[in-house]
Amino acid sequence: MTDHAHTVNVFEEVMARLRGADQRFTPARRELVTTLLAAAGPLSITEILAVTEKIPQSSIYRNLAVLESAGVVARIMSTDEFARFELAEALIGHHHHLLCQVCGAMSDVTIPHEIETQLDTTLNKLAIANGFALEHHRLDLVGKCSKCL
Amino acid sequence: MTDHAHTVNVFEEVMARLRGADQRFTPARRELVTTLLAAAGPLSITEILAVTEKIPQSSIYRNLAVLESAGVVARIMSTDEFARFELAEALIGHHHHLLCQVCGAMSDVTIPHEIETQLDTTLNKLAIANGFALEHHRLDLVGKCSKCL
DNA sequence: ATGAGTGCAAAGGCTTTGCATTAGG
DNA sequence: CCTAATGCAAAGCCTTTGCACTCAT
Repeated sequence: MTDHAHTVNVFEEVMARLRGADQRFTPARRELVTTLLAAAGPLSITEILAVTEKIPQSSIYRNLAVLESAGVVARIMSTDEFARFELAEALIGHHHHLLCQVCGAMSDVTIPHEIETQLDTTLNKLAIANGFALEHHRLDLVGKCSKCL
Repeated sequence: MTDHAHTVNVFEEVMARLRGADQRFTPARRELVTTLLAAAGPLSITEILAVTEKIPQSSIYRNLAVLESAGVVARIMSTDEFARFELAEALIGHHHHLLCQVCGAMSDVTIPHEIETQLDTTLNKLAIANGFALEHHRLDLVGKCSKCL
């Protein structure tokens, strides 16, 4: 997620979404978006704090909440207690996660389009059969990352 | 997960696993297993409390922790803050979840074997390509359940 | 008797909120 | 100027832990 051509579009899109939600694109929010954009996967508050040391924790929480309600950021839970944050899929594309059970790190991965498409087809049928209105799916690979092997 | 023939095996397996972990199968633990077995999906502490009203919250937490370390129960996080608990897949089989964004309920579903197999193949390749030791995967369908439509 | 399990209450840790201050439009 | 955003500290909420009591072996 470090492609520069995309980066420009991401920032424009973020600005548009914040405007649409009557919210400003403040320096703190810009730094949060930059941090999430540079990350290899969803970040915990602790990880975000380590990078953006000048922003107080409460501001991080509050701004992430604003960004989330503006559709810029997605908040996800992994296996542990604390939340992780990433840019919304509308901004960085649909993807999945490698979740390390040892260090807790999450990193982004994508699966081949054909598999994704076939999976979607199957899941849609499954949803219909259960009277469920499917909006999206979440697929995580759980195991040990290369650093923890 | 209410098939009686399986129920017997589940209880035997639970007893075996608790014995293996040097833990007793106390009435409270039996009631927790029964509750989880009867559920249509993973339950939150609140939901468990509503069913097993006589067991204090701390005992529920403590017993679920014992059951988890004995490999009987799995603790999972959905989108909200609080944990949910279900019987381990070794006991009730591999499955996925329908996750309602409105009421937060999770219910179990299975996908066709062929799709599951093909998905496993793909994910294994993906894991190898990323130097990741894959242990298992988690697939959730996120949307609105039939009650919340 | 002896250690595991239980139950109540207090403490922990991540997250949210109140309120006075600051800054952007 | 005036509202939104900020920063610090206090409060909330789910969860864990301490400690004395009870029960089964």
